[in-house]
Amino acid sequence: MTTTLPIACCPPRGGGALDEDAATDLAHVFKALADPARVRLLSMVATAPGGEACACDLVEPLGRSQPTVSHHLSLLVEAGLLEREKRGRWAWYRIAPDRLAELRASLTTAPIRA
Amino acid sequence: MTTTLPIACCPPRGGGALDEDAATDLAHVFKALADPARVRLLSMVATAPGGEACACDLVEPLGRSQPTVSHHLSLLVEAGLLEREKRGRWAWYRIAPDRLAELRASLTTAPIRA
DNA sequence: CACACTCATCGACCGATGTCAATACGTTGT
DNA sequence: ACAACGTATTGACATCGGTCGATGAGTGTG
Repeated sequence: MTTTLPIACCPPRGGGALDEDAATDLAHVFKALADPARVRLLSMVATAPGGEACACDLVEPLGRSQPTVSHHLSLLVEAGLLEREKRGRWAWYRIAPDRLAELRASLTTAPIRA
Repeated sequence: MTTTLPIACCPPRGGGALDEDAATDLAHVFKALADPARVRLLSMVATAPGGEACACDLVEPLGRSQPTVSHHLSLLVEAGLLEREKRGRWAWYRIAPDRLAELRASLTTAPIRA
């Protein structure tokens, strides 16, 4: 997804805002962040020492069952916000850096360009 | 909401990520963006001439019924992303500037502070 | 006042989603 | 090979959320 879309900006010609497809892509990523459990998981991984966290260390602090945590982590990976790496029997997660930057860019209101 | 939270950053002491309350607040705003119709509405308002748009001009291009559009606009207002102003029988919407900046800040990976 | 018009709310329907217990899968160690 | 452990998947259930038609509330016009 490279929808560097104009939330507010120089109307990209035709006065056009986003079309349905671009909006659907963006909404899909936002939906991945639309649950407290997932926001906390993302934050926990991001603030973990070394920038990575084992799934086993996320279950207890999140306060949900192991399957539920696994489910949310899968959604974050599928949305491109987290990367999963299996080492032995453990699963390690780290932030997918580019994705957050893309999201941030999509929220840019003033591109400043005079 | 002033949760300038650390998605990825210097662990804010105690290795602490967001607590459930802060995560719930953030997720609430993200949820407002988790639907294609609302993303498009936000985009349409932002790119409208003068920075504001009448509700009557949003129904047809969005391709949903008038009650549905009204519903989505209400959610965006309630999330603090849009501002509503009634003029006569028309309702005008404009972007609430600060909110997008807050959201963008919450996605900041590197706070730079050395 | 009566009517037309714009928008918000209500009620209902139905698919999507968060959650857990149970189970299956893959890896490690004995 | 077998048992133990960490993780993912499945199935079931309750709730949430997007949608529309019908209706109600507020505003301007004749």
